[in-house]
Amino acid sequence: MDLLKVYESFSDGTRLRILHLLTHRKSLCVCHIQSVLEEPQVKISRHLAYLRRRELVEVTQEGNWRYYSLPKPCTKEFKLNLKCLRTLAAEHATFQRDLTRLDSHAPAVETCGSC
Amino acid sequence: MDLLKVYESFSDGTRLRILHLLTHRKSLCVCHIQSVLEEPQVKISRHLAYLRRRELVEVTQEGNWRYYSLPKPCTKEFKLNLKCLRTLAAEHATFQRDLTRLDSHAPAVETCGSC
DNA sequence: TAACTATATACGCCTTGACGTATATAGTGT
DNA sequence: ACACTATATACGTCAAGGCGTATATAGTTA
Repeated sequence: MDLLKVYESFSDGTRLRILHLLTHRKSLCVCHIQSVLEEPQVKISRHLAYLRRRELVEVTQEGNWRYYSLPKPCTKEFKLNLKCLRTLAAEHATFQRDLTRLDSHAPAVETCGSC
Repeated sequence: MDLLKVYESFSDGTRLRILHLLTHRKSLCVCHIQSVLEEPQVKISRHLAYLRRRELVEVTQEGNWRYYSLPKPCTKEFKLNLKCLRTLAAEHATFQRDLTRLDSHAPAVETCGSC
């Protein structure tokens, strides 16, 4: 079931923070995610690989950088749960601190529209 | 984080079906859950124990039967995700088949109000 | 080509949890 | 006391996934 895949992917704090960030930007490069989350590179990279395998993120490469974004279109299951996540994240300090750092590290040029 | 606990609990098909059922009845006894899901007793019982440990279900005993229900009050995280689950379940055959069997095995005397 | 940056993967270790089978516990009825 | 029903727990096995450390890959710049 697709729904299970979503919940499994949501079952880790780091992935949850990454996905939450991705709902706030059209795309983000790994080093931005890294500096926002303040977690070791390997940890971020591994979780991104996990999400890639499950097709919950997409990558585009530009020179040395890889930009991750939510897929378009997202499945209904994924989209609704992301929305739910954003709602709940609004009340959790960790997510809000992430957003603050996101603003300073990766100023909002474009916000994510579709997901 | 409380939110993680919810997603982890949602990361199993059997638990998802149980929780979904519980949003449709005030309480359900184990044997009803068992006959609706058509899964072995031990499997149901173990998943209920899992949910109990995480305090996502409550039990009351009446003679030989144990009635499970969603806790009151549910946390905001849990409640919103349950709502989300119900929405998505409406489009998944498995959940709908469960509801059909639920109606025949445990006719709706009272529906779950709070969660 | 060499050094540097950004990112990914491999390896080994450890924990969690799912499952089947068997057994325990406790309430009920005879 | 005994049999029966409902439910829970214990044991052994297995797979998934998290983490740190080390290393690989690939693009960039000098």
